[in-house]
Amino acid sequence: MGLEAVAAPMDTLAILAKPRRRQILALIWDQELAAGEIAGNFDITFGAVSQQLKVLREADLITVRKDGNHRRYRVNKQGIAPYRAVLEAMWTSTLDHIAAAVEGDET
Amino acid sequence: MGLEAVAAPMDTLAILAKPRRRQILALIWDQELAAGEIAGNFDITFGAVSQQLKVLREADLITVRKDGNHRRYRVNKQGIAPYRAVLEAMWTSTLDHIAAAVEGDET
DNA sequence: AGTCTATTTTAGCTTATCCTAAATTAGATG
DNA sequence: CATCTAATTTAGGATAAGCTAAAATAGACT
Repeated sequence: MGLEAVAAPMDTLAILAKPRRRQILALIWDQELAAGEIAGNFDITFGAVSQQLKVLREADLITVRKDGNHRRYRVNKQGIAPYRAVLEAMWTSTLDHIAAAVEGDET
Repeated sequence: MGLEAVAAPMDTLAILAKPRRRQILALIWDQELAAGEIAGNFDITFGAVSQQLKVLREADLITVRKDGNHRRYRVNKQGIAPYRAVLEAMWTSTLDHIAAAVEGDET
């Protein structure tokens, strides 16, 4: 195994390294949200959020479902599985309920 | 828990997201190497490597030991523990022997 | 078709960061 | 002390990436 092989296997890690993208993932971790609903949670433009969604989509970390005019997003638990432990380490714990906590409504 | 708390807890992930730093970690995963020896494995300047070592050091991902003129580095297994699973996922397997494989000498 | 809403895409700016080259510090040795 | 080697630090340049603003696309509805 060469040093190159160690270096860059498609770099999902670099994608998860950005706070904004982790925030998006937290939002749609256990609920499906339309692009506009996701964007509404941030102080950046709709376009900027859409760009990040594209990155996450192409990395297979989220899925989209067309619903009329809307694009409904949710985390792809399958694709994110190998990285779940790290995200959990960063988010302290109980990752499955973070989205709820973010919205302020406790179960 | 607010959206901010989810975002940036000191961002070790961003540090590990860079290929060069992972290459360095691989090299000193199970052997102690001097800064110059580490630099010798790359096509970048000694100074550049030293800068990356500093980043890794301040993130508590590696340790230094002064030995005369030399600074001998090695991975801090303690500090890197929470991220070990992801690195393993990226490096396929048997992370403990990657450094050896990189040097071309199989056990 | 025309329009309205939802979303994506493009162009360009700005900030962050990895790198080089040169200057500086630290320790060993003559 | 002078000097040599090892390593760090600083200043500056180039590239990458997130953002804004505006243009383009997609679907629903009249």
